Amino acid sequence: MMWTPIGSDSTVPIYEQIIGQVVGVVASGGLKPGELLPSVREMAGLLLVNPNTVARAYGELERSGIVESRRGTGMLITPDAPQKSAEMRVAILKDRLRPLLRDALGYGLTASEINRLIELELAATIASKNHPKSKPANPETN
Amino acid sequence: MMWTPIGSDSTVPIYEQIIGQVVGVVASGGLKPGELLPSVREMAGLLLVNPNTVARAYGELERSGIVESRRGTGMLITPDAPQKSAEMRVAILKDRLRPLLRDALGYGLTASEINRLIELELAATIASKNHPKSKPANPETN
DNA sequence: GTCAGTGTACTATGTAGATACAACACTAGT
DNA sequence: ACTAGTGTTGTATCTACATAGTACACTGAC
Repeated sequence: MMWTPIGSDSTVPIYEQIIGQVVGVVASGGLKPGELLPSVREMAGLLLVNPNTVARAYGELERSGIVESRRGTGMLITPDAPQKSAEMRVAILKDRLRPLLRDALGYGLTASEINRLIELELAATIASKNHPKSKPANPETN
Repeated sequence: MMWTPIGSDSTVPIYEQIIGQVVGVVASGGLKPGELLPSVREMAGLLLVNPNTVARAYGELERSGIVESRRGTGMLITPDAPQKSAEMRVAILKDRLRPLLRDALGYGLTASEINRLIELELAATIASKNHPKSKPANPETN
């Protein structure tokens, strides 16, 4: 659906991954100003994660001005959330990209080698996303 | 010099960063088979890190067959270390790249947007590496 | 043999992230 | 008023990572 469960193959803390997902959805128009984020407990169920972890992510999103907490109601998307989210998703990617590229250069690889490696991996990622193991319906969704 | 102190702006564990540095140096010919790695304590001093952390990294390098422990002597670079290191540095980068690219796609960015962002950031990284301190008009300040 | 320098091992401490469980404060609907 | 659902706060526990300090086993040079 709109939210994808947290994977364990990432070194990024879960609460940062949640922030990333919300930022991504808001930036791409999946949620608009005035709408509500899934509640802490509901989101925790969707992402298969502890409610406390979601609460921490929501807290940081509020401090970033993307969301406004309405006690007893939910987390409200602010008017300038789309703009801030668009900026933030680029900032997040850059922050994660920087040490990776620095290390890649430290490994003695050239810029063109690095770019080629990334393009290949990106293509592979897209491919695996479009062909996610054609399995018949899984009725074991408890 | 050959070894760069560990930075704190990375989510990657220090012992993995050390593995990465050794792999990079060996893969690019900075250390050849038959030579010795800096001792655990010496490397710890160079990287400003605890000797235990270096020992852990060395242990994993030994299990990877890149290095062979000579008790009382040091860590010896194995004959097939260059080949294994070259493979491993690509594997390491791919492992770090995969979740990043998956997230970038999840943010609603297109492949070309992602590639463009990466190329820009890579260029910026190279630039900042060649000009650690910006003195635009004075090319020979050293 | 001595000794400095190697790798190795162990215990203890501290921190960050995540989980589990419980409680409280508020709002909306009835 | 009651209740269900919301955000919020707190404590305890667990794990991985890193540090600190100590001790041991081995090698090579003297």
